[in-house]
Amino acid sequence: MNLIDILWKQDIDLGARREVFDYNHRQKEHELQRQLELEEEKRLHLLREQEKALLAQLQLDEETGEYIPCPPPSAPLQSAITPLEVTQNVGFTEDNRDAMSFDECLQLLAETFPVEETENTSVCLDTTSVPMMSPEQPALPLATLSPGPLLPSPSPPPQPQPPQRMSPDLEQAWMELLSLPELQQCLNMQLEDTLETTTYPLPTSSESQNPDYTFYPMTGLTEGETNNVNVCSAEFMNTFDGSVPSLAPPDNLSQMKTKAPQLHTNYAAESFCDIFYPNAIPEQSSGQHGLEGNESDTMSDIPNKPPFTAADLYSLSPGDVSDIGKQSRMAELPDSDSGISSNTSPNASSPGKSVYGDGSFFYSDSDMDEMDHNPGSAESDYSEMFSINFQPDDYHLTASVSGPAGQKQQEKKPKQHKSDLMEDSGHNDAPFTKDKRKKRSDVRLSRDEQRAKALKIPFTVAMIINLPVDDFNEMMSKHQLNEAQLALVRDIRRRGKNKVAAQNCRKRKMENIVGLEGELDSLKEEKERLLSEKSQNTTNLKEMKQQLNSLYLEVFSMLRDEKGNSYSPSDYSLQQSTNGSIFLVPRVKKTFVKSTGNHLPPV
DNA sequence: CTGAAGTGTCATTCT
DNA sequence: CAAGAATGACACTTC
Repeated sequence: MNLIDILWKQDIDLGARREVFDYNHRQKEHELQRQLELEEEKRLHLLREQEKALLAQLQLDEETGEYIPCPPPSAPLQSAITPLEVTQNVGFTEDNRDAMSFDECLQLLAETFPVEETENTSVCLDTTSVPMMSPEQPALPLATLSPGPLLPSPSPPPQPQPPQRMSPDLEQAWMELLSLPELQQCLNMQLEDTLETTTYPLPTSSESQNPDYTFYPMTGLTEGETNNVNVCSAEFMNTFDGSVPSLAPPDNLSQMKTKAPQLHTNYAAESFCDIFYPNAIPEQSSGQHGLEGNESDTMSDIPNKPPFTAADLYSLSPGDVSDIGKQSRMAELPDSDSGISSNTSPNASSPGKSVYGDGSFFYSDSDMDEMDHNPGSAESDYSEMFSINFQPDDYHLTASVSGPAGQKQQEKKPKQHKSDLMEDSGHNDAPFTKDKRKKRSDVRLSRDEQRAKALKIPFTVAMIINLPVDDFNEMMSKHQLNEAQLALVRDIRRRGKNKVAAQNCRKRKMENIVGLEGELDSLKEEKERLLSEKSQNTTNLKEMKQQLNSLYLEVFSMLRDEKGNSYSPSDYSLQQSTNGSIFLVPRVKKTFVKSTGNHLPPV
C-alpha cells in the first residue's frame, strides 16, 4: 500500500466522509450555490438601483472630482473588503448552507456593478442607506459592505437627504452577506485586535498616526465614475481610504464614534473598520480633527460591550452556533499563512489533498501548521475541518483512532506551500499589511485556539497557559481528556510558556546589551579620565623634575671647595645618605669615593 | 529582491 | 523526576 493509500484510508478512518472527495457531490453543491447566487444577484440588483438613486443625490466636487453628499456629509460607512480576505474565500459554503460564499457575493457585486476602470474605480459612497438603518439591524457587516467609508458606528448622523430605508430585499441581501463567515471572521479578528489595543493602549497610538487623510490614495475618486458601486475590487477598497475623511467631517465622525458602542455590531464595525484601515480609526481620533476625546470614548466604550477575548470566544460551547462562535472560529483563520486560497484547486477532490485537510484535524502542532500551510482546495483546510470533519460524533472517533503515531506520521509535511499561497492570494499587499504584524500573535493564539477547539478541549488557551501547575492539574483532572487532547493541552501550555520565556529571554538579552553598552560607555569615560589624569601627572612630574634640577644646580653652584672654587656638576654630584647627610660625590671617582669613605666635605 | 528586525517554535540544558 | 526557565537555532513575516 503506497503512501497515498495509507493517507486516504486514514482520512476515512478519521471521519472524512467520502463526499469530501467526491467531485460529483461538490458539483451538486455548486449548482445549489449557483441558484442561490442568482437569487442574490436579483437582490443585489435592487441594491444597485438604490445606490444609483443615492448617487443622484451626490455632488461632484469640482476640485477633487469626488462625489460627495450634497448637504453636510453624513458619516459614511465604508465598504471594505481586504483583498486578502477575498482571497481567503474558500469553501465556506459548507458552513453557510443557505448563503453564498463571500467570494461569490463579491463576484456578484463585481458583476452587478462592473468596474469601468480597473485601476481608478470610482467610489460611490452610499451615505444614506446605511445610516438610515435602524440600530436593530445588523449594521456592522452592512456597514462594512455598503459602499461608504467605514466608520465605527452606523448610527446615522444628521442626514440632509430624506431617509431611505433599505428595501426588504436589500436588507435581506445584506443579511445574507452578514452571515458570511468571512465577514464574521474579519469582524472577530478585528474585535480581538481592538481588545488588544484596549488592553494595552499604546500612548502614542493616536499621536503617531498620520492624521493626514490625504495620505490615502484618492486617485480613484477623481475619476468621476461614481455612478457605479464597486464593492469588490481592491483598488476600490483603496480608494475608500481616501474617501473616508473627505466625506466624513469630524463632527460627524465624533458623533458616530460616540455612538459606536451602542450595539455590538456597531462596535464590531469599528473593529472591522480598523482591520481594513489600520490608520483610519486613529486618524479619526487624531487631534487635527478635534477627536481626541472620541478615541477615549471609543476605548472606554469598548469594555461596556463586554469584549470577547480570544479565550472568551473560545470558551463558548463548540456547539454554540451563534454568530459569535462562528466569528471566533473564522476569525482564528490565519490571514496570510492560513493556507486558504481563493483559487479552487483542481486537486480539490483528490484524496491526497484531502488527506492534508483531514490530517490537520489532529492535534499535532505540525499537523495544524500543515493545515495552515496547506494550499489545498476550497473543500480542504478549515472549511473542511470545521464543516465536514469537525462533527462531535466524528470527533472522538478521529481522536481515538489517530494515535500519536498517526499524528506524527503527518507531522513532517513540507511547508513549501506557504509562499505559494501568499503569491496566489495576489492581493495581500499595500493597504492591509500594516495590521498584519499586530495580528501575528493573534494568529499564533488563534492556531492554538483552533487546535483546542478542533479537539473540543474544554479550557481556554489562556487558562491552559497561565494557570499554576496545581490548578492546571486540577483542571485537567476534572475533565476526561483523551490522549490527543492531553497532548495538545500540554503542547499549548509548553508553547505558551516558552513563548513568554522567549520574550523574557529576548528582553533580558536586550537589557544585557543595553547594560553592556552603558558599561562600555562608562568604561570609556573612565579610560578617558585615567588618561587625562596620567597626562596631568606626567606634566606635573616633568615640572617637578625641572624644579628639582633647577634647585640642584642652584645648590651645586653655591658649593665651594677649600680654595673657594666652585665644583663642576660634571665632576661631582650631590648624594644623600640614609642618615640625611648630603655628600658631594665625584662622578668619575665614585668607586673611589665610596671606598675612601668620608673624606669628602659634607654639604 | 535583499537584508534587518521581530516573533514563534523547537531542542536542549539548566534550575 | 517533572515542570518550568533559559537560550541557541531556525523559520517565517514584515518592513
